[in-house]
Amino acid sequence: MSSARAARGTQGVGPGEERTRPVTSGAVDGAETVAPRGIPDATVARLPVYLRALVNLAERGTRTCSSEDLAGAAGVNSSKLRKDLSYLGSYGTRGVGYDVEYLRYQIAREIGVTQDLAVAIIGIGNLGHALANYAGFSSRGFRIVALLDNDPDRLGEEVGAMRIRGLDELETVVAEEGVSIGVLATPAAAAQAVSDRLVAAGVTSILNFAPTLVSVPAGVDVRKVDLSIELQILAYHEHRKAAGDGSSDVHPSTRTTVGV
Amino acid sequence: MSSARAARGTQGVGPGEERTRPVTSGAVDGAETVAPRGIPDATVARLPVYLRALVNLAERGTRTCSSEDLAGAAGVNSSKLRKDLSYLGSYGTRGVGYDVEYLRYQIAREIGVTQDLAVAIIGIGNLGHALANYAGFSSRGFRIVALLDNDPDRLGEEVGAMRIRGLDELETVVAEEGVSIGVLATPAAAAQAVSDRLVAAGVTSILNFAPTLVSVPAGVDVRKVDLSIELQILAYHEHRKAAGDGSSDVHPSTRTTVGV
DNA sequence: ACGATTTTGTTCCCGCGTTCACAAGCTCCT
DNA sequence: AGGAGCTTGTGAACGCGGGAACAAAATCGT
Repeated sequence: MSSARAARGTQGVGPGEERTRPVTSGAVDGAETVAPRGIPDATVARLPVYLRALVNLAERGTRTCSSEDLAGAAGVNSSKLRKDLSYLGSYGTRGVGYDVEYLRYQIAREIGVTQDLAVAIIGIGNLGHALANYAGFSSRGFRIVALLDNDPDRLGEEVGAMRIRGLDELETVVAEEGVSIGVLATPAAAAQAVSDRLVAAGVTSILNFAPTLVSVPAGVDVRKVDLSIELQILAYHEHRKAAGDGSSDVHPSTRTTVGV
Repeated sequence: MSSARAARGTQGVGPGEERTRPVTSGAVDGAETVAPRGIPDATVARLPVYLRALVNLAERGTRTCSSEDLAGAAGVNSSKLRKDLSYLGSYGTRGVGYDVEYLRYQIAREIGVTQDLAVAIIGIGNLGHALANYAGFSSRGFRIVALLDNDPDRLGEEVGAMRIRGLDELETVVAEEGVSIGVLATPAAAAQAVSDRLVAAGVTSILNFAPTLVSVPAGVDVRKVDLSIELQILAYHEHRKAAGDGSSDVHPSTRTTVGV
């Protein structure tokens, strides 16, 4: 939640990130007219999943769905889904279900993807290339406004429809384009320095693909995506499954050489 | 956070850990009585983080570290770190700390990355290319044994030191190389079908980069990495930071056919 | 040898998140 | 109109994970 938390979620399970969530944002809490907006982190991490499921349903022509339907499409418990949605408001109709388009819009508005956010990708290696070309970004409430890299050989290279610019333009780009999310796809050694520059330039959200811990001041959100850590988590369970019996999986090439 | 995991085998859920797990020394574990090695999922998700921090410390020449040191390097609370490590056994020395090399080996052994696991990547688009070239895999207990793709144009293409093979070789490769982890980097539409084939071929762990939910039978683990979902989670917090947002947008033309 | 110091391993408590179960509310049929 | 049948929204129980505090153990100094 996150995960790792994600998945801390996060990941939940996922990559757990430390978050400081003010339960009551306002200093005064005196029966505000608006419902308390303190949405739990675990719920926030699932809202995008619901949103995608709703988009899929809409594309298939579904107009209305029950919590059971949507929960199935999102891979969660229907009770959890209903409670999650209840944090946003009462957007369903008892006895009927949810209007797909209406709920889709409400979730998108709550997440804040109704207007596109500017994203800069720093580090245009293999992963940076993949991220720059990933269509899911532009179609889901984000627009990539800059690709930055430190390698002079990559300067000016065209990726997708964008030209790679030098890392020295970082501050300029952030200011001019109003970048609010920085995506770190640099080597581990460079991540902290780039992160510091992003934060200093005013970026308050960072998605970190570099296999290292980046420290940021309070008020800045960092989410970490780490491929080898995900693999190692799978390896643990794989390891445990194989420990029980030696029959199901015969790996001629891999021998267990564990000894203490 | 990553999405749910299907019910795994009989995970010893006993809250009252009957005994601190004795070090699994050379003595054969009887396998008679349950083997209560139920390490919490949250701890399992952090073990790779500790492992990486230890490797970094070792590379810097550190021989010994306290829980405070390691916790700082891993970005967690020292109390949490100690509790996590206590699930593995008593590998520290009171008044002294942990031997970096020894603890590194113990964690690696617990995760199961002392022997390399065979990994197959399916879907060699932009992301698949990046994953195939990612050095972190081979250096951390995994070896990529196959790159598979359905596009005839990509067949035979060299990526890194490997040749892209056809998707029809999936079953063969899984059997011959003993693939235990499949990495899904296909388009969303193909993910479920490929997943089914992987599972049928005997793969019991899947790392899913496709932006869709894949269903697997019990006993198979799936971890999901979703770039746009991570971005949307950041977007939510970004959205909230810009407090006092007017959110002036009124309901779009999407009619609400039901109710209200 | 023995106490002071340091650091681990563990226990206890608290808060969050998940899930069950049910009341509230909407629609449809008779 | 009124009851039957659904489905949402929510109150409450509960289990898990996190963090502080403490007891156990190992080294160091005298």
